[in-house]
Amino acid sequence: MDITEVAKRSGVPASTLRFYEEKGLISSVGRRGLRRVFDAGVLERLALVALGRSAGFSLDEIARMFTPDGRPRIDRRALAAKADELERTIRKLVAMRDGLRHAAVCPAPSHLECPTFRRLLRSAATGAIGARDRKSSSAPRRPDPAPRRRRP
Amino acid sequence: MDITEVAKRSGVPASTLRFYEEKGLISSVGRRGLRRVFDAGVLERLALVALGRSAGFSLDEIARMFTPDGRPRIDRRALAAKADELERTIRKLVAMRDGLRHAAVCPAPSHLECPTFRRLLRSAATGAIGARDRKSSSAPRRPDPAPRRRRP
DNA sequence: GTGCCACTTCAAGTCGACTTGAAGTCAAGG
DNA sequence: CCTTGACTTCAAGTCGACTTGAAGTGGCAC
Repeated sequence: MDITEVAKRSGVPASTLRFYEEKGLISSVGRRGLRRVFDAGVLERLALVALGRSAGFSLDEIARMFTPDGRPRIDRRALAAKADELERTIRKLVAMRDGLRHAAVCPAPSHLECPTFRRLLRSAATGAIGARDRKSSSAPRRPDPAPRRRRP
Repeated sequence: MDITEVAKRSGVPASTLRFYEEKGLISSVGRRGLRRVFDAGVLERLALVALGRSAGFSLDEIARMFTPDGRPRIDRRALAAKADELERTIRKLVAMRDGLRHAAVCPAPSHLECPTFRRLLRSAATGAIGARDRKSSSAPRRPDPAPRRRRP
């Protein structure tokens, strides 16, 4: 398979595949001229990478989850730790979701007068909730190098 | 209050307060010489900002949640929409957490042979879970301009 | 054989939320 | 009055995960 084929099959842009190779996350089986040649294994590997990303591991962490010979070396303790981390995140998000839902229907004239809202406000202020990140996970995976015209 | 006082009371670094003022998220009541002077209201304002951040709004979105005269203008539909977004995120994280917990104790010789793990893998590959973000929300709020010696 | 264009490399750019560094200002204590 | 050092501004740097652009190479259809 050439890089475009892998891109199509995996949904990962070619530029990202090169980037991942550079990072040691995937590797090609060789070259035909300059061009990379991949075998089917890269697809499973990419799935593993996607899984790791979904779980919140960084690319560097994921890279460390493969043995030098390319087989997955999965550390159960790391998984459990990440699960616990997710657990904590989930709790916060649930509190936040409930707070938002309430605020969205709360009849108080100003949100500042609503006890629920004020409670939420306090927990945010004390950092009990914790700031989340920009790229909300609802952002759908970008399909591929989308053709973008530049402005004239 | 001067900026250091606000920083201490709110836990938000002075540099961030300046940044927030520049972005229009907060404002000072005036200056004494060059120095900003804040009134107590800024603390509630900062709490509101923290709350918005916790809920996953961007700073720009938060800025739009205040009327030009500085009162909160809270859009119930935006709140409900964000709650729904959180809902979706939560679902994904729960699936991920359960998958990780299972993988952490799964007796299968290789994770690739574990049905649960493979199911997780497939959903990550199809984007059903979605990549999360770097700064895991477990990162504790940084205390303040920590005195850092530079290396010699 | 040859031209095209899909591939290649490498450097630089992007995005958001800040932080950091250098250089300047000035309120307050001595 | 003079020093001090906490404040100020403004530009640039950081971080992670990529993307983009320019310039170069070479596989393959013709």
